Amino acid sequence: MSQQRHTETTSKIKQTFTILLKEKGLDALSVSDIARGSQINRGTFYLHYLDKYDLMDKLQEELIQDLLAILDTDVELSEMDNPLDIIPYSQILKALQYVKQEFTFIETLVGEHGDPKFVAKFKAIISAVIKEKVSHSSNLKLGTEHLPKDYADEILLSGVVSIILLWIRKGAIESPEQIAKMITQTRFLSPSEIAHA
Amino acid sequence: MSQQRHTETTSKIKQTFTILLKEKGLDALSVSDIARGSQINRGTFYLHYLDKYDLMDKLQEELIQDLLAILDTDVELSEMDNPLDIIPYSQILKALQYVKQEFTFIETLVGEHGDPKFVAKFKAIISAVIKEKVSHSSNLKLGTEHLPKDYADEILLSGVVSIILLWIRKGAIESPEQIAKMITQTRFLSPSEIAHA
DNA sequence: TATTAAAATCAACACGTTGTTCATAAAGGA
DNA sequence: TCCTTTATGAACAACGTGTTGATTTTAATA
Repeated sequence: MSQQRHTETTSKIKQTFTILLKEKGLDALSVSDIARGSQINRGTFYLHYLDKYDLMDKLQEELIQDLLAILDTDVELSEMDNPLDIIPYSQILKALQYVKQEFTFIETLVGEHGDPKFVAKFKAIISAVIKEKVSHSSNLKLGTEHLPKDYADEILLSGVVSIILLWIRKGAIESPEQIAKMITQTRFLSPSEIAHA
Repeated sequence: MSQQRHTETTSKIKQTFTILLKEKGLDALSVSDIARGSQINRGTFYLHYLDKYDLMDKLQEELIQDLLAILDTDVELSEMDNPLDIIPYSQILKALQYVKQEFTFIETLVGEHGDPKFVAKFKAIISAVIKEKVSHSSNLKLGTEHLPKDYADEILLSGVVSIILLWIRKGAIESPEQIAKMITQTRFLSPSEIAHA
């Protein structure tokens, strides 16, 4: 069927694109490269996408929508979740499992020749999940000083996201369960405690 | 003097490049754009740089070398420094003051159309400073689990770096002193404590 | 002031990529 | 079989690239 043929062409394009993106980055890669690598006519590419940026956008949008669908479901807390924690274990776990499922492309997006805009979107999604849970109380007294809310939010967020990004960049060696547990438990340790083991 | 003329040309190039980088990013910007914006002949650009990537490299290298010079000096701890802390207040302060001094270009490098490779280099420099101070003891017992050293290091690092990056991206409104103090003091709070003020 | 070397200009070059168009061919469902 | 969708192939003008060679400008210095 034509739908089948269509799918085959676009998935070949995605595959070639991922390889080229990983080895050269988006700037250095041309539509001609994609066409050559996919063994399709260059015109065929333009039948599906406006240009290489449009292709990148559409592939990322797939991931973003999937992640949103996974994380936006209102969770009734499962038995694993600690209601005091800022981020539900079960939701993080599901997100990590999805990352593993789409690993080839996500690893590339997060890697050296990847796209910081995707990382930013990913951060924003995690941020939304966290913010739902964080008490809406304003600033935190810090000795005689204030820790402004925007900085407090950023620190929280980066603690979670940096673990996930390191996991991906190392090749997702650990299981999603291990990482989810690590994230949950780390919430109760200060950097000073982490450093001076 | 000819040295003067040379400096004027390259600094005009840097200025135009910074503007274009901020508004389009490195991919979308051409050597022709730079030449037009700087009101120089395109050939003149190639008298100084191999291509736009070479220009980017050289501008970044300046910053990196300056930062290394600032941070590599072996500090005898100043009276402000707490010898127990993982990162010396006085060193961080000097780095932040330099960032403020070179703010226009650094803000661009760290911004939406900036270069993730620069952020990575910046992280690596901060990482080196931190690692000197962190106890070389291995893993940390975390309940019944271990927190692997690579993840512990990454969490420490991202806590510091994310504050600095947020500061830059917001336009460096706060003083370097405020940020340095924030970084130093935050080391003793867990994410959980930060969240539930 | 005249000389000289460095720095900048200008035009031209071949080349690759871009996005578009048009005519044609292949595929496969109705 | 017919018909629509999908893919092909060739050609197009436009633009950016990096390089060349001839020329002019600049400013230091002899």
